[in-house]
Amino acid sequence: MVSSAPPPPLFAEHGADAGGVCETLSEPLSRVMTLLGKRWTGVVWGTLMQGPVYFSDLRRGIPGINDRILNERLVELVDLGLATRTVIDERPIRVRYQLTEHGAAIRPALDELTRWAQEHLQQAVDR
Amino acid sequence: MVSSAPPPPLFAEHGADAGGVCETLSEPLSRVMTLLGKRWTGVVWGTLMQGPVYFSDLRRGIPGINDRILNERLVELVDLGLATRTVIDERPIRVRYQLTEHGAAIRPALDELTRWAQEHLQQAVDR
DNA sequence: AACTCCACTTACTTTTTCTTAGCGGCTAAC
DNA sequence: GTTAGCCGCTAAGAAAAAGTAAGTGGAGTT
Repeated sequence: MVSSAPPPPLFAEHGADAGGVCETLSEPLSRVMTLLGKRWTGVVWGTLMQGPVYFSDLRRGIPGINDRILNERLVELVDLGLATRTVIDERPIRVRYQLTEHGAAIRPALDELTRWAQEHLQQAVDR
Repeated sequence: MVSSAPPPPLFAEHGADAGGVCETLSEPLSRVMTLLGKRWTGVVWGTLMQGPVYFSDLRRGIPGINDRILNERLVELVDLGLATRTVIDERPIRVRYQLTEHGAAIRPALDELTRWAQEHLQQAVDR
């Protein structure tokens, strides 16, 4: 079933301060943007969408990232409850990262972002 | 009409190197993430969705941002062809920023991000 | 014995962002 | 008529974030 819930407002509904010339972004959108506004967060998140992966696989699957930042971003996602971290006690030891239900639910947004990029980003840059 | 185009793949289709343990994000998604991965880009972009606005209005409508970065992000959006910059020759002088068709087309993605944040981010953080 | 792998961690450099101040040219308030 | 403010920036320096390189330890591989 294709959802047809009404699109949520992008901007904050304001009360007595109405009449301002520029609306402020809604709280929720503002918070996601702050999240995605950190370098690599979106790429790591998107890469985790393919299912559970090990740290070293992520490192290889994300060209340009380095250990320190990858680890930092993973800790942040885990702290937000968007991913889980599982230590696999084999030799050599491995750590598996996996999105939670909350983290995985971002997929429709990633789909839309991908669609947009395909249709509009290339043109914008190649222009 | 509600589009029902098939969702684009999140990951790169790979050729001979198949069998890798971790897929790389698709080029388009990777590029948007690099864009949004700069602090404030998403917030400025989202704020521009409400229509043409002046520089000073943007500054007031985006709590926490400062002149220098706001200007930097606007220049970037203009350079990418996602927004236009128009000098209004009144006193005091004003500059109007406005999304292009390419820039405005991001809306469905912002809607999905907002929806996700409403349903999953609050819980994740308040947990 | 020397080397690799794994998931980090530490120490250091470079880049990005933030803060503060100021520009010129105009208007509005006291 | 001096002071203060608004406008869209910009320069300079401080702070924060990200990038780089090397190291950890224990076990496996050559």
